[in-house]
Amino acid sequence: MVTLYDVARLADVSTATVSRVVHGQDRVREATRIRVQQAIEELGYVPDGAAQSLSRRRKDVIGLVCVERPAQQYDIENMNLLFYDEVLRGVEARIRDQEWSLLITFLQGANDPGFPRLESFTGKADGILIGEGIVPSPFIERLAARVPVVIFAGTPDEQAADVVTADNLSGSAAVVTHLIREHGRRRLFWVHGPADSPDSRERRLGLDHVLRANPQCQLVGFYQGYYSVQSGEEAGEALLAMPREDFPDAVVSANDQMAIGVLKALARAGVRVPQDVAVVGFDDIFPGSLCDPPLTTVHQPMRMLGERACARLLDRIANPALPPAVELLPTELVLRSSCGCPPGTVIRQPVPTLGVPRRDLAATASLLTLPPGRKPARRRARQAAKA
Amino acid sequence: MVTLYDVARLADVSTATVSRVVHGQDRVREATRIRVQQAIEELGYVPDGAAQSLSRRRKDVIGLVCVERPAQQYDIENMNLLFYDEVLRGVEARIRDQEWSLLITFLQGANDPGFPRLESFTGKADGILIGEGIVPSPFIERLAARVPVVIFAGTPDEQAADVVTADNLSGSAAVVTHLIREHGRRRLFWVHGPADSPDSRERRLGLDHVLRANPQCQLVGFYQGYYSVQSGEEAGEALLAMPREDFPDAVVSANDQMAIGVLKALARAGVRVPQDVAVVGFDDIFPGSLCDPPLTTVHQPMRMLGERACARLLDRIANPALPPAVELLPTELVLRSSCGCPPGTVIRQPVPTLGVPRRDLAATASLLTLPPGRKPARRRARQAAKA
DNA sequence: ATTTCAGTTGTAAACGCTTACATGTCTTGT
DNA sequence: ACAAGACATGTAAGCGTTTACAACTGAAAT
Repeated sequence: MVTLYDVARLADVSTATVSRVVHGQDRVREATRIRVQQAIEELGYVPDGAAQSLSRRRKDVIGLVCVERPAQQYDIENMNLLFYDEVLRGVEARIRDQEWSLLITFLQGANDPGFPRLESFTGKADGILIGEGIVPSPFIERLAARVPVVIFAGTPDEQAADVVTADNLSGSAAVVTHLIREHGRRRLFWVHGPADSPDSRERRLGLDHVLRANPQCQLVGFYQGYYSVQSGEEAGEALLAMPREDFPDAVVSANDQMAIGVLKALARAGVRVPQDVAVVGFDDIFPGSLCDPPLTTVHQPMRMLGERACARLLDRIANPALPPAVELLPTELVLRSSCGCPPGTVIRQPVPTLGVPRRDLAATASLLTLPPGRKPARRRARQAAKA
Repeated sequence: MVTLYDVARLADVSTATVSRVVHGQDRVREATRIRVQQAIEELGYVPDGAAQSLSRRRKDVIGLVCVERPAQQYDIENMNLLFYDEVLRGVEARIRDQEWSLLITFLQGANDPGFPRLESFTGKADGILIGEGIVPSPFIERLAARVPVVIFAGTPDEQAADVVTADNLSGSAAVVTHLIREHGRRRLFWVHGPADSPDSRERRLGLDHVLRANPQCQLVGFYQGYYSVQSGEEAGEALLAMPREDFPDAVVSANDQMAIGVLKALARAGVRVPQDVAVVGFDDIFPGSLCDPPLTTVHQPMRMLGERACARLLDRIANPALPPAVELLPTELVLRSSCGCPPGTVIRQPVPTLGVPRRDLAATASLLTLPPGRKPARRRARQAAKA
């Protein structure tokens, strides 16, 4: 390994001078600079990152923690993949011009044996970005005690760390309102994500909010999936098994993958979308624009999520005293034809922020409780219909 | 920041002892161990990664270099995204159980101003993984002089570094053979990727190989795109503009995205696939299974690419003396219906390795040369038809 | 009582870099 | 000719770990 000392010896200067040349900040006589530069070139010297980090008290590394939901099967369309990939890109875009780098680690779902691993992760970065609300709050606090932490796509009521998240509630409310107002849908079926997904919870809250404002409408059933296409198909089966009189005229899914699954199941059963039943998703992943009919959805600014979360983390690193804050990113309604809009429709509409005070929402908590564990879908659908 | 010294002081031992407790290797008396552990817990001590890296002469970091092709537009379906995401996952899977982490950097296409950035990147990892053959060879050599380098998805004839790549040639040959043998196609249209893509080149070589073995068949035209859906649509337009008598009965695309674009263009023009013309892609990205008709393609084991490349890098780090080698990963033929197979077909077939000696292929070089730059497609299609 | 040795713990020198401070060398003004 | 800066460079002390080696302890063997 070539070190600063080797260069210094060859150029016949001190290590301090070499360091100065490398960083080009302090003044060095032109002749010296050239001599050193030549030595560097000749030896192929590159500063050692670890030593630099140790010496400056700064690693110039931000850590990204992704949680990988256990894939039931080889499941390329798994939520996380698409989601984190976009976030990753946003983060990258934010640090591109700086000299920071990006360190990544994956956690295996909720009860990960790797939480300790996260601890040591804090020793390798100047700050960390954590996705979803899967890492339990007390643990986040432990981490946050060591390095700045920013949560992305978590619940907006985290306390120990900054949170950057899409305005899921408003987005969800917007698409449901569209279904009711523009297409006269009345009987809604909800497809929930994993129980521990704060995003799914928020989206459900949006739906409920609209429902309360439209007493003529009702929730006729729901199903809890795990964000994959496959579980969307299961939701579709569950829906198809409902008695005729309970049948919904619109399905609202907590994400696009499950909406696509529902579409598949309905197509197999010969149910027409959107004539017989409308289907809408959430996130705006690419395949949604390809399916038949093209999926109406809510665009979640995933890339921007990464960008903003990273920006905030950088701020926080620069100024650790800043009080933690929550940043809600606006969503967009993406109208295609699965909601009932005419074939060929492609309209994007900004979603206005719903100024719903959080306590108001808390009041609806009873409505939101999902049965623990996964029971047979049909029963649950019935239960919900009764409520 | 809590250091080893703080813990040592609190537990009233030396730093050496604390270090020993932290790593649990050397023997420490039980009583001491507990005392130290308590101090660690109390102070919330986490070892500093930079200091550790410096002291052991090992960072336990592998670096992943992705090149981001300039997106002509916001282009979520861009090749790189899907591709690198899968590779990333493979790499991650490989180092999951070790205590290594993953450092990522993106380069902006070919003539990146960031090659120097790559230099400093070598100072931050124990070894690096570089995608595609975009970083010029001499530069790779410079990097490889400092840290072990493994190229993934590059040309199989790199010399300075290990290469792990899919057997593009055999895969391409397999799908073309299928088109000819099973569906009687004779008149092929080729959609090339970016000029600097070694993968695209290899795939073209596979096509040519089959063509030479089947004199009754010919290449009636080609188009050079840049791996995106959009450029696939352009290829489709170019194809549609061809004179009737030159019209192909099959389109072979260097990747799935462009094949999807072709599908879109053909659908708009009312050309039936596969009746009027078959279309096949390469890579087996998820959206391909969703489109209409579902896309026949060649599965590139992207995840495994990452896994194997990483495994090899780890080997190389452990044993730098190893001579560089090339590892070709097998592909799979994925038969759906865009090739002419009946609707609903989903068959995966392993692709046998073509034992074509490389010098043989080199002989066909003239056939392969694409006009430099991007000329109007129609002209190029004509030129190719003449040849 | 002395030696021996295994088990435990401490000492201190790296690791490769940055940077405050000291020192040395030129101008330039007197 | 000399003092005063300005500029250029060198010295050496960190940064937080790891680890070879030394030193100590106490029990078993003599």
